[in-house]
Amino acid sequence: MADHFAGRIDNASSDPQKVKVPEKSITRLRSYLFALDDYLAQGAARVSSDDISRKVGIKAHLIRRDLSQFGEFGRPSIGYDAAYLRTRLGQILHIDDSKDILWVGSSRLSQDSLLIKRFQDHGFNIVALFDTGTPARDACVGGLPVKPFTHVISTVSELGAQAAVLAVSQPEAQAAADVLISAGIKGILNLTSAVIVAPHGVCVRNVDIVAELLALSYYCHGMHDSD
Amino acid sequence: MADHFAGRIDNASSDPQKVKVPEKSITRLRSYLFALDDYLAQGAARVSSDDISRKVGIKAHLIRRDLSQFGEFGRPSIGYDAAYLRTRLGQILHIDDSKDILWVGSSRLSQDSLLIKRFQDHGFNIVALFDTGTPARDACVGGLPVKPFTHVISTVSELGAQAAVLAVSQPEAQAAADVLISAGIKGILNLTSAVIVAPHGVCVRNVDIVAELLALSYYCHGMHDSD
DNA sequence: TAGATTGTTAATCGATTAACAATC
DNA sequence: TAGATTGTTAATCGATTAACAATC
Repeated sequence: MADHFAGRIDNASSDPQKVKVPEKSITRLRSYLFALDDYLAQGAARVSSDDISRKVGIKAHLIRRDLSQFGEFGRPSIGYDAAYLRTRLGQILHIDDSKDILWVGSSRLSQDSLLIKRFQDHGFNIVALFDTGTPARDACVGGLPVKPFTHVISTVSELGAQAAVLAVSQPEAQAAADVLISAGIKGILNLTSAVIVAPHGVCVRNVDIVAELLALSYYCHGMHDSD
Repeated sequence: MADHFAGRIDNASSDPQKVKVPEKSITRLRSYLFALDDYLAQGAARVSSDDISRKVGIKAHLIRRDLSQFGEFGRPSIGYDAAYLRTRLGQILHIDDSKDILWVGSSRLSQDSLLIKRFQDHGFNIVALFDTGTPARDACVGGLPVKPFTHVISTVSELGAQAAVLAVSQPEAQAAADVLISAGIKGILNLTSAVIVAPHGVCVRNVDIVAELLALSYYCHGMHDSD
């Protein structure tokens, strides 16, 4: 169970030092994967970078460049084998693997009942659930026992999870993150509105619906201008 | 109620063509705002770019550069007046304004009971709620009546909302977005996993917890290397 | 005046776009 | 062979970093 996060990316150059794929590439890869699923559902066997481009609104140039960072998946004049490319992208993003994660802060999870299922559908298993308060002895959310946060270090070394979802209250967020990091967690999905500072080597990603709304509200009127 | 999204940014240059603030700047502005709230809560009257830097893990260089895009808020050798800067950032991000939004796809909202409150706390008022199915005549979520999606165009012209939250099912997402756009909506917060293609002039932002987890799972093992 | 910290200008870095050679 | 489409190399663009002049 330990290292489902530790698969290997085959870089086109097979040069281990060149693992320098920009974040935006990774995000776009996901778009390509959705487009492929669409084409496959339509029964397409082959797709060109131009086909994908039309579906996701990203230039074909960039699609080819993104893909070529991970290998040569296409054939000149023919395009990409849709099923093969789908499989490879799935491997690169580990989308079909089973992945173990920790969840810290149980209340958010208990409010959003469909979330656990959505996680499972994408291969994310919540293997332990913590609360920063003192949970009742038999507290349980979505079939998982709620453990006190003080158990986190022993649990991480036991289960070997490398990623955690941080869903505690905003004032607690940084301190909880620090504990997770000291426990050896390498990736944190931050659901709080707090800004988490993490050392080099730990990846923090933020999901903040209010922040995105704010950005939207900002951009909604920058739009009067030419660009 | 119409144009709460339409406030004006005072660009340092007062040149209307120069409204070209990078997206990442806007995102960082939010971090600075949180840091200021922290310092203000501690009773600080003045903060330097270096103070903020320590709190948010962003280089002081970049903080000053970000801020200077919007005006000259600080004083050499003194720093920034914390309360004043907080106010100005709030204005720039419209964080304290009341903002009207539409919500399309009622089921997601009914599952996450705290979300409406969280929206309201940040000044986002859900002024109309739609469902792509045929809602029961008196269907209601969070005190708001659920209208059929066919009413969206008339509602937008009536209420003048400029932004909408898209929370329909994934296969419906693009079509629903197209309707919203034709109704005159300028900003869409996409809560589905679908990739939404929108014309120039319409801003789409995505909140996809599963996508972020995937990115995390990818980066969790790119980390073995030097960078 | 000397020290501190800003806002800005110049240099570096990285990502996207465009052009093209390779090849099916 | 001619046409199509890839993967890659070169050119452009934008964002970050570093240096510094301005000023409190």
